[in-house]
This record gives sequence, structure tokens and C-alpha cells, in this order.
Amino acid sequence: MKDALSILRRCKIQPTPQRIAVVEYVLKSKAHPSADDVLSYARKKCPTVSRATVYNTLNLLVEKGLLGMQTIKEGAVVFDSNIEKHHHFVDSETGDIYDIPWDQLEVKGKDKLKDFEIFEFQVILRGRRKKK
Amino acid sequence: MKDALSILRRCKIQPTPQRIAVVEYVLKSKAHPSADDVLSYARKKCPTVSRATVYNTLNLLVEKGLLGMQTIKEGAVVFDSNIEKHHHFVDSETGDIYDIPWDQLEVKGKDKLKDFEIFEFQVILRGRRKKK
DNA sequence: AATTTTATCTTGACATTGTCTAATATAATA
DNA sequence: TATTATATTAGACAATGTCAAGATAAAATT
Ligand SMILES: [Mn+2]
Ligand SMILES: [Mn+2]
Ligand SMILES: [Zn+2]
Ligand SMILES: [Zn+2]
Repeated sequence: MKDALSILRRCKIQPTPQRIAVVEYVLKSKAHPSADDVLSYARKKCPTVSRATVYNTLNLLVEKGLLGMQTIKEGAVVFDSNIEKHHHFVDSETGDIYDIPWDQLEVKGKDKLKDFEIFEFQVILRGRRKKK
Repeated sequence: MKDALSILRRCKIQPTPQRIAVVEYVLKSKAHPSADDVLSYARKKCPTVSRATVYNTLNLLVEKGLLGMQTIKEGAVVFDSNIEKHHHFVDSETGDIYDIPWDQLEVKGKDKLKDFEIFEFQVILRGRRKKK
């Protein structure tokens, strides 16, 4: 992944210290953090950053297609640095979310759903991650 | 579907006017209502019913396995009178949620996910419902 | 450089979701 | 009836998320 600065520049988003702190964390994380997770981290690098700026930046990244947003667990949306199509596995005990590569699963029968025009879909699995 | 009163009795939940109002609506609805939707309706039948009682009752029904709960759309959990296994389609424009029968879709490849013990899964599709 | 204009940030207010508690009301039991 | 257990209510509370107003900073003009 490229550094936060060049990512912001490439997308014509003014790189400010606050935005850099947000981007650095959220685009690097594979943990599907909540906005509050991002805020906590960003405040380490940039102690005065506000809740509003974090939300603004996250929403901006989502609009630009640089960041995914998922409503998988209750209470708060999570943000997803993986913007390729993929499925999700949620550990019921820990709440941790894992990516399942797109081609690992195949969903058959969508063509028969005549009443619906499908823009996107994903499989959401829940269970326990086996410790290796 | 049986009437609210006998459902509550059968599950050894004291049938009160408040609970009956909640059950009547939420177990009959196919619209995947939010807690607030349920509260609004319940207040028509039982104007003094409180937010807490609605949540208590909904949670009770979920615990007893009479009601499903889904985190499909952001902002609020929705409740699901369909407790059979099924998939979901979300209309991106309206936010409406439709049930997709379990055997209409087949998800292949789950066996190959060696790292995960799967308790449950579903396909979530998003798009536009075709007007018939 | 100084001024003006624009973009961004912060604070705090606000609405909504959901849980919890203390007080009250209702029902069941003795 | 008196006692006990159960349910309901109102409001407090915390968390998520949006918004507007004013403060700061950056950029553009002069
Ligand atoms: Mn988290
Ligand atoms: Mn609704
Ligand atoms: Zn993901
Ligand atoms: Zn459903």
C-alpha cells in the first residue's frame, strides 16, 4: 500500500495531519475498525483531532471508493480497507471480522430471482475461528 | 400464525396488554421492523407502553427463539418474524428488506474454509426490486 | 507582505439507538 | 388481606452519527 500522503494527493483530497492520521490507520488495518477505533488511533498521532473530522474523512474516503463500509455487527458500522469484492466471517465470541476471498465461495441460483435486480451481494458467515 | 395470546402462553411469558401489542405486530410483520417501528405500532394499541418494555419484550422473544434479529442496515437492528433459515435482499433505494427462501440459493465452497467453524451463514443481496 | 477568499477543523448541540435503574403498578400467593 | 414476585414506566445514561457556527489555517490576489 502506498503512503497516506500520496493516496490523498492522488484523490485530490487535501492532505492535512488529521486526514493523514485517519488514512494511515484505516487503510492499513485489516481489522474492520469502527469509527471510534479510528478516532482512538488518530488521536495518538494527532491528539486534537475531533470526532467530526474523523467521520468527515471516513465518509470522504468511502465516497471516493477508497474505503468500504459494512453493516455486519450491531451498534456501529465498520470500515473495510479491502475494497475488492469479498465475503465476511464473523467470530461470534470475539466479534472479530475476517475476509473471505471472493473466489472461495460461489453463490448459485441468483439468476432465478426474477423479482430482483442485484447490484451486489456477499456471504456473511458466523462461527468460531479455529486456533491454528 | 396463532394469536399473540396463545403464543405468549405457550412460551410461558406472562401475557400483558403491552406484550400482546408488541407480539401482534412483530410476529405478523414481514417488513423486518426496527424496535422503533414496533414501538410506534404498539402505542396505537397501548398508548402508554414504554420504550423499555418494547425492548424487553423483543429481547425476550429473541431469547425464546420466537423472533429473529438481523444487522443488515445501519442505524438499527431489525427484527425478523421469519425464523426459518433464509437469505435477505435489501432494496438500495427504499431500504426495504425481502426474504429469499433458503433453497433458492446455494453457497458452495464452505468446506474449504479450514480455519473457520461455521455456525450459520446467509447471503445478503442488495439492489433494486423490480416492479411487477 | 498584506489582504481577501477558500478550505478545513473544532466544539458543542442535537437526534437516534439501546440499556439500565428506581419507583410504581400489577399479579400471584399465602 | 397481607406478602411476595413480576412487569411497567419514566428518566438517566452511554454510544453512534450528523450538523452548524465559529475559529484556524491555507491559498490566492492584490
Ligand atoms: Mn472495534
Ligand atoms: Mn423502518
Ligand atoms: Zn472485509
Ligand atoms: Zn428475514
